[in-house]
Amino acid sequence: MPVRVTADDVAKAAGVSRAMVSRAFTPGASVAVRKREHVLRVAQALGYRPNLIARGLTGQRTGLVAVVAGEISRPYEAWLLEHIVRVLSANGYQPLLLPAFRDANMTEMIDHALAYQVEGAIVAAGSVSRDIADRCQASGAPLVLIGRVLEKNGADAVCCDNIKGMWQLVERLVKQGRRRIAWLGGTADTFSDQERRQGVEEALAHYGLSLQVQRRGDFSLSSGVSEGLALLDSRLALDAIMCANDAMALGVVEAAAQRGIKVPDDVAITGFDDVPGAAWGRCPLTTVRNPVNETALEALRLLETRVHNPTCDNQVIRVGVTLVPRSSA
Amino acid sequence: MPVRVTADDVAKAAGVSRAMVSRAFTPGASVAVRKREHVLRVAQALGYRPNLIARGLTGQRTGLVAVVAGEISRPYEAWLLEHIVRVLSANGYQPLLLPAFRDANMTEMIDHALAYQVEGAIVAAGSVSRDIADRCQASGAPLVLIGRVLEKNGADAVCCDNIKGMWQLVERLVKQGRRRIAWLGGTADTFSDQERRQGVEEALAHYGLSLQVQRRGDFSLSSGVSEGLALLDSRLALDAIMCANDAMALGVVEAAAQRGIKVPDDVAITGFDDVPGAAWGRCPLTTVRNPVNETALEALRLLETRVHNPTCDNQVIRVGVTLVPRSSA
DNA sequence: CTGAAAGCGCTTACAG
DNA sequence: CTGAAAGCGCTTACAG
Repeated sequence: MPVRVTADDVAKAAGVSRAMVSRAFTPGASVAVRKREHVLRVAQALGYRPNLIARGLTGQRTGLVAVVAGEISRPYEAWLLEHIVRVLSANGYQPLLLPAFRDANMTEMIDHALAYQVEGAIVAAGSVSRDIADRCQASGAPLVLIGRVLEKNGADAVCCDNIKGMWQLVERLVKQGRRRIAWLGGTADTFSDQERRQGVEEALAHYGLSLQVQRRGDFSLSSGVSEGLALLDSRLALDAIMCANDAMALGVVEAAAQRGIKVPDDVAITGFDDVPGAAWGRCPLTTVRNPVNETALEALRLLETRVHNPTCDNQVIRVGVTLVPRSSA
Repeated sequence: MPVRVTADDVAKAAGVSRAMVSRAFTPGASVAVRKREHVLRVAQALGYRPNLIARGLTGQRTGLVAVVAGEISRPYEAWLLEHIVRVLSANGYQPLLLPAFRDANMTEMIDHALAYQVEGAIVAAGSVSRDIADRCQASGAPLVLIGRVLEKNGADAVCCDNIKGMWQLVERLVKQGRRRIAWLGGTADTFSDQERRQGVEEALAHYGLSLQVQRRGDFSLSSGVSEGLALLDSRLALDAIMCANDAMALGVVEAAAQRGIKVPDDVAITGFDDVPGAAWGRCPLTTVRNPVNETALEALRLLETRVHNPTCDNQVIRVGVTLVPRSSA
């Protein structure tokens, strides 16, 4: 039978009150230095650690932050998650990981996390409704979105500059003389898909061009292969294929190889995100860097800002992107 | 100011005692069916959900399970993590994610998780000492290791059959007539590196062969490239390079391409794990499938088994692997 | 600086 | 089946 040593045990052993033990473990509390040292020493000897669940009940901080992540096995989600978790841990928070699978009920998930008295929620997957934002607000837990924004001042968000990223890519392609450009979009109704396509169309229009054709994958590499094949076989004489993310671009590179089509000579291929794998493989990807570390830092900053000032207006932080020119375009 | 509605509020509104509302939310409790429905309805209307932190304090289940994961942005760790998290969530547990970076202090991390009264810990990264197992035991939280085992009955573990996997790969190479085989190991002192190398050496010895050369990377793709280049440039006339995991094998494939060396004609390359990306790219990898889903399921099973019987002997579950023959060997 | 007391929100014997 | 009471382990006013 495991014996849990409590503050009372330490108090008894150290010859002080239970409150004293609590104070010894509370950084700012007013305790005599020598006494604190003594209590801490006794606690150490007994193997005592404050029960964070009990502390959380007191209305104090629980230190818990809910993190809603998508399919973790995908490069971008994994990469982003790593940074979020790292930043949270480094700042004394414990990430409660909520996996958002396609059939996941976001409302149910958030409610569950809220029941754990999380101090906030960072949502980097799925679609967030007004309803969810309201629930979080009602519980006093700040909600921060990553890579998606809610209309009408619903929640704080941090999102990269999708539009500008696509402009930079289009600019490069146009300068290379590319004119017959195709678009391979990602999952429908996702914020990234919409903004990125919008960026492409705007930029093309600026040059008096428009897309030759559009197809849609699901952000996965394999969908990039199949849609890439379809595009390449379409006999549209495309000279560039722009993809909504790196994974699909990598798939299109694969498709081109299967058809014996040279990249970038015959067709240029562009991605988005600059995930760790983008520089490797058959053809290093020309893409746009999505600054995930900065994103994670900003997300935490927004979270903490709102804790201190729950009623200020919602902010949408746009983090900058940078063109990463490599071989594929 | 967010208002937290408590069981008392519901009790008052429903005209019952607080104990009654607690029972209404406790599946097996004896309550009049009609009354439970009524309480639940009132609770719903008020937006009440039991505070899980308070419930956890009662000595009840917290539902929390610590999950120690490695560098999440690496394919294998991400893939495994996804399955662990999925299995945990599907069974009513909340994963508390602890990131194990190279400089992470595992003992400190586990202690912290224990302070949250986790019901168990699944460790899939870093090296685990006896000390950590003892701490978990003292707290009554079962510890389950994945992909590593502790000597002398220290903790439950689930691990794939590294030895057999490597035998299968060696067998295939030998049948192809390969004789000049190199080994590219992973991070020193890791369980996977040791067992996999051992498997290779045993199997080669069985055929009267031995390794031509050994080098060591760090399980990353980029280390596969650099070590692969070194191996390929060594003029040892190698006809096969066996790698301790897929990421490094993918790097070696890349190195071969850079040198204009044909795979598998000039040199065969093998991996381990069969991560999602192994089938893609320049040269689909011949590898061994590490059954992560089964691994995650077994890990949870071990966890729950020990909760019910804390004192039974430790078990090490070996999950089976299967050869996945593709183009690279 | 320190201790006794009250309370965080829940669950679980204990009676009935 | 149901309620009043005690208690989970901690922190925080409240006195001193």
